[in-house]
Amino acid sequence: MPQKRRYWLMKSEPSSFSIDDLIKTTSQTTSWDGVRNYQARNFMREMAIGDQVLFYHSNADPPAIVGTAEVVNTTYTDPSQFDHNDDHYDPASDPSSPRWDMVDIKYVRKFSRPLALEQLRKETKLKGMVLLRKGSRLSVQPVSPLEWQHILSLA
DNA sequence: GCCAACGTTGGC
DNA sequence: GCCAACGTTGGC
Repeated sequence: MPQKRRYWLMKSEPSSFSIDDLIKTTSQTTSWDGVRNYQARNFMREMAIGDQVLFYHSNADPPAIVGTAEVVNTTYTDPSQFDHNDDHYDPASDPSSPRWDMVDIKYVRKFSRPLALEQLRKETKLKGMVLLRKGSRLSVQPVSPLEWQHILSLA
């Protein structure tokens, strides 16, 4: 029996990488590099090919879920951790035992209108969402099947 | 630009 | 192992 498909949410600041940037990318696929938080990394390590991802714009006006993507490659070493010129360079990461991983995701769809954070907060069915928890900053987070279903029904 | 919430670092 | 100091995230 194949593993059950899982659902996730990934945050990106549109000023650095938006869903439109993803659409314009070769093969509409990108490496999700730059994650430097252990909890977020560990969630990425749980991802399987075919898992579905909500694409979220943080530090945006308005902050919103703007579309979906899917996982097309499971975790492998994020090379930017060794790049001195990269914003996400991590001098403490040992090349013989790299700390940080990334996955590849591929564009699936862009919502006709973004689902703003403010709107999501009004949805009773989404009350338990990690995204909506006070002070939640996690950039890669799990989404329950029911939350996923409800969000798609809103889109 | 402010600042609350959170994660990490490092002295002890 | 504690915890103060610091840095970052991200909504507002």
